[in-house]
Amino acid sequence: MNDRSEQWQAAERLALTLIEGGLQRMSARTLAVFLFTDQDSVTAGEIADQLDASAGSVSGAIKSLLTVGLIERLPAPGSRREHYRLREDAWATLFTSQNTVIQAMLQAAAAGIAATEEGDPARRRLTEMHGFYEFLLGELPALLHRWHQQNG
Amino acid sequence: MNDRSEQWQAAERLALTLIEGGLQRMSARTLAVFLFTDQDSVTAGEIADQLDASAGSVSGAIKSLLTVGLIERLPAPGSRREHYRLREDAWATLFTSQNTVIQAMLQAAAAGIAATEEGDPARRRLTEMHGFYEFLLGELPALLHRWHQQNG
DNA sequence: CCGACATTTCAGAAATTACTGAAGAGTCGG
DNA sequence: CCGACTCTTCAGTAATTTCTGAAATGTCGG
Repeated sequence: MNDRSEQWQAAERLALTLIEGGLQRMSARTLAVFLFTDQDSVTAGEIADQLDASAGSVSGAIKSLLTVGLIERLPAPGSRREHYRLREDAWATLFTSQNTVIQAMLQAAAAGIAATEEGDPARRRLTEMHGFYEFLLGELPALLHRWHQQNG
Repeated sequence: MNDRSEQWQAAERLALTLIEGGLQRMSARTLAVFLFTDQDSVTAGEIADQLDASAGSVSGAIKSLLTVGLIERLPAPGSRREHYRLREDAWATLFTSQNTVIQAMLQAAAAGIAATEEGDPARRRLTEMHGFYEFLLGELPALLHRWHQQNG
C-alpha cells in the first residue's frame, strides 16, 4: 500500500476533478503530475512518459498552465531540458482566475442594462445580476487577503 | 436604438460569457432568454422560437437549469403550456454550485495525502492544496450570508 | 559552428460533445 | 374518452474540441 501506482491512481482521479472545475483534460492531467511527483521539478519529457501522451500535447498543456500562472519555469539547472514546478500560490491563483469570469459577467450585465428601457422587466433582472457580481468582485480580494494572512 | 434586436445581441453575448463560466451552450442561451425577455415567464416553445433551436434541445436545457435551481416552473396558469421563469436567487445559486467543485477538490486532495508517505514532497503539496480548499469552503457560506443581508 | 537532443508548432485524425428530428408520452378542453 | 397540442426522449448526425505525429525550431556542449 501507499506505493507509486496507488499515487498514480489518486493523481488521475484528481485530474478528473480538475476537469470538473473547468480545466482542459491534458492541462488537468499535467497539473496532477506536478502535484504528485516526488521530485522537486519535472521536465516535459518526464510528464509525457508518465501520462503516456505525445510531446505535443504536453507542450500545449505546459504552455497553458504557465499562462494562467499555476506552474513556473525554473532557472536552468545546467541541463538542456527545461524544468518546471508547481508555483507556491497555485491554488489561490486558480481561484483568482474566476475573477476574470466575474468581471465578464459584470460587463455583460451592464451591456444588457444599457440595451433595455426603464420599466422593462429584463432591466430589473439584469440589475440584480449586476448587483450580485459587483458584490462578489468586491469580496474576493478581501477573502484572498485573509487566506494569505492565515497561511503566512 | 435600445430596440429588441439590440437586446437580442446583448443576450447572445451574455450567453457566451455564461459558457465561459462553465455552462453548456444551450443552457447558457436559454438562460439568456430568461434574463432578457420582457415577459414575466416564458414557455419552451417561445424559447425555441427565440433561439431558432429544436424543441428537443430546449427541453434538455430547461431540465438542466431546473436541476441546478436557476429557473422554476410556475404553477399552471390555466394554459396547456408550462411556464418558467428565472428564480429570485439565481445568481447566488449559480455561484454556490461551485461549492460542489470545491468539496470534490478537497476530497481529491485528501485521497492524495492518504496515498503518500510522510516526507514525500507530494504530500506537502497536497496538504497545501487541502488547506486552501478547506479555507474556501469555510468562507463561502459567510460570504453568501453577507450578500443576503445586504441584498435584503 | 556543428551535431545531438529537447521542445514547439501545426495540419490532420480521433474522440467527445451537442443538436436535430421524429416518435412517443402526457395533458387539457371539449 | 377523443383529438389537438405541447413537451420529452433518444438514436443518429453534425460540429467542435482535443490529441497525435512529424517537421521545424531552438539550444547547449563540444
